[in-house]
Amino acid sequence: MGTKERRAREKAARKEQVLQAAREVFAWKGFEGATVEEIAARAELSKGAVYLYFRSKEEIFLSMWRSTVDFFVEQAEQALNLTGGLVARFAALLDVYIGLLRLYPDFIEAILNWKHGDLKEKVSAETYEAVVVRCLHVHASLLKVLEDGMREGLFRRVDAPSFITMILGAFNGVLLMLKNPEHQKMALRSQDEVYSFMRDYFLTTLLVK
Amino acid sequence: MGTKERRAREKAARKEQVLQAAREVFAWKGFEGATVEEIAARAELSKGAVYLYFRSKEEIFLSMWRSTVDFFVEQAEQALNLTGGLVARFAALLDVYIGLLRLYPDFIEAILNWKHGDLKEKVSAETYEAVVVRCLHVHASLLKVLEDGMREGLFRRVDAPSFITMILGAFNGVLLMLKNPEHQKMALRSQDEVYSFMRDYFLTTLLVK
Amino acid sequence: MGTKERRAREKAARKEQVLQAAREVFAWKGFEGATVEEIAARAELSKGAVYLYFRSKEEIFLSMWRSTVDFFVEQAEQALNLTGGLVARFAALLDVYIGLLRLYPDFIEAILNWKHGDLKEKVSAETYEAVVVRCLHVHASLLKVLEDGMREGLFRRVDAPSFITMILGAFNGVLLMLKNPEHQKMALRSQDEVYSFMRDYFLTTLLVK
Amino acid sequence: MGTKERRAREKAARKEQVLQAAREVFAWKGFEGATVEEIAARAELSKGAVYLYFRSKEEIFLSMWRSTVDFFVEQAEQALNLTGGLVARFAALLDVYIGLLRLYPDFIEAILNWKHGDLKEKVSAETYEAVVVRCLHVHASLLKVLEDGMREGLFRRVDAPSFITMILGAFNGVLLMLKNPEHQKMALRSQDEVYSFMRDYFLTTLLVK
DNA sequence: TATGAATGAGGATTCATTCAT
DNA sequence: TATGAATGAATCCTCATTCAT
Repeated sequence: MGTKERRAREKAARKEQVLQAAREVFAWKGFEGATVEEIAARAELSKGAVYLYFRSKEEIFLSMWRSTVDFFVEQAEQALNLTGGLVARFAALLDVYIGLLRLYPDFIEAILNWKHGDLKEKVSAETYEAVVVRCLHVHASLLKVLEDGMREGLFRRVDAPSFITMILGAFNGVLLMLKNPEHQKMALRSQDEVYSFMRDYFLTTLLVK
Repeated sequence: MGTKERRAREKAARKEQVLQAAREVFAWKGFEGATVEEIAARAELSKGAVYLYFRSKEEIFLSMWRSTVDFFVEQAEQALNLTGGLVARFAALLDVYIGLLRLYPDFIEAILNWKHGDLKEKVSAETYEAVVVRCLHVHASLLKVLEDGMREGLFRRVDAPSFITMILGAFNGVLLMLKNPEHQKMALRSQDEVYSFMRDYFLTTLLVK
Repeated sequence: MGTKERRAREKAARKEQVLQAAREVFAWKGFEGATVEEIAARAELSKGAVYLYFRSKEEIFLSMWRSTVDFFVEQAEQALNLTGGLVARFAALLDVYIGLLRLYPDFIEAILNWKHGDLKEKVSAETYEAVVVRCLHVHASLLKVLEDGMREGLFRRVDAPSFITMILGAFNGVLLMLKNPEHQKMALRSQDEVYSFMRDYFLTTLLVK
Repeated sequence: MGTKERRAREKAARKEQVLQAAREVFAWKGFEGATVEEIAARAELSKGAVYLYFRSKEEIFLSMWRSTVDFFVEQAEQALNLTGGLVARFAALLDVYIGLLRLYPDFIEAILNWKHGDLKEKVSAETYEAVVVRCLHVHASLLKVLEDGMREGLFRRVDAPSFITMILGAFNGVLLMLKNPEHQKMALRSQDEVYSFMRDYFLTTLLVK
């Protein structure tokens, strides 16, 4: 029935509304610093209403993480479907990740900083699994391109899993360093400059001369 | 006067005592999770006494950070005084940092995760400045070796500040990724394996063939 | 009009439906622990619908109490109509009450445990009065049998109102004691054993030798 | 040292202060209805201070229970040490219990009504055990007198554990019935009248003619 | 210098009840 | 009549910091 559909649509819209508000608040304050009260206010809802859509603060956070990874995965798929060689595709993947870091730097910082106890009781298994599956997917995609490239003799032979961990860690770590106000005062290069540098460095050094 | 000296010595000892305890507690629980109560208990002091030596929880934390960087700087100096070429010295610096990550992984994680508001009121300017100065020093040391190496034609020409940020960020980022329980489930390599890989990778790719 | 009747019938049916669900939920969780949400779900109705039939959670509870007493009164009437002497009838009344305690132990526990503020605003006068009237009725029935028995010289002469209060209190009190988990660990006899014992004890001691 | 002793004394006094306040609040509102805030206010302390002395609301409650049973046990000992026959001693025990019901009717009502989940995390094992042990002690005392009396041929032979459960249940149950405002309107006898009646009834019927 | 008792603001979560549709 | 989304008051507990002794 039309009513049911509308309800479902509205429900989804409200969830999105909360998620939108949450992304901002989490980005500003981090997970610990954010309060459900503030998220609700920002979503123009009551505190109670938020709990109609999400089981807990943790579930809100994880849902956002999920949608963020979804966003990345989607763009990554496009990058992988590019015509062009493996090198171009690998570069495209890096660019997608860099784009993500540029788009949601604060929220990704919040993710990296998130510390939590047992989520079993706080978070629906579905949301949790969704995040884990998507992250695995990202790793797998990167791994595949890398190994293909090595097999074809385009890339220098390295331990692929280590290499991927290094790359992701490097981008994340730089994000964190440069976002930290204390670090900022020491930094001699802007985030963008460092990201560009890293992109070039990893690509150049990976290619067989 | 002798008394004064003794007093000063005792005060320093007490501070050290608190710092020692704090390092453990912060490492286990992170900044938010740690309580002054627990730090005091572990230092075998009363809560009130802790506040005789430190203005706030934040100041304790920052003091620890300071002493950690001190520790690094000290070892770095030794590495830099090594006879041997610039390459060996650069490698030694990396090893010192890796050693630090292995020695205090949890505490460094806590540092990386630290999110704070305005420290002006919470922290004495002296402590704050000390940390910043020391961190700058570390950067400067790395920068110098790197630039010397490039000038001598040993290292490939890269943007040194970016390179340093990348390296430090990479090690930090990998630490964080691999410590995160969610990430751990995806990780295919151990922390040590990845650190070794990174050491080799950065050294190899930096050297002029 | 037929429609009106049907409406009335349906309304009664719905109320019964809610009451049925409520009895289970209150029995499991007690008054405080039960939620209107759960009652509604169990009655396959929406929360809002429940409030069409009952003014408040308290009114649901009181209605259940009323229907429980109704149930008892009905059975008590049958017991009283038994041919057989006053002794048999008194015994039958006890058995009816014991039967009730066995049938709805948890719900009766919930009734006994119910603590509430002012009901005036929460409960319709009608429901409230109904419960009081019915409870009075039960008392009156017991009282009559007892007094008749004493007049006929079958029962020992005792203060009938006190005796009745004692008996009802005793059964209720034992129910409560034996349902309490802490008490259970101390109890040496099962509920049924104690009920049987009490039935015998009261009957035996009441009878003139 | 004097200071230490004073501290200990003051600590005990404060605990007692909280307990005193708590007894009143719990008596008025029951366990669920009482708030820690109100208890604290009544004890002229801050909310936080209450938690210096008690781990949780549950622990406050259980501590009160404990002290109540202590009070009873103490008086029961005196009753048992009375010269006079077993009958007098049994009567004295009943009187002690009746005295308790008269002294703390509301609080004992709160105990009887207390419903709780798992206490393991909320309550110190010591407090918990203390209550259980004391309650067992009360049961054992009653049991012993009763069995002694039966052995000596003073009391009618009955199943002692059932009898005790019945008696305690009866007094508790009557307390509950007569305290309930709804029940009160139906009651034809006062609490005291019923207690007296029960005392006589149980004693009379227990004695061998 | 040291103690530890006291404070009180702060926050996640629940749930009876209302109301627009 | 029926729905279920929305509300918001209510409550337990934590912990950094202060202060009388």
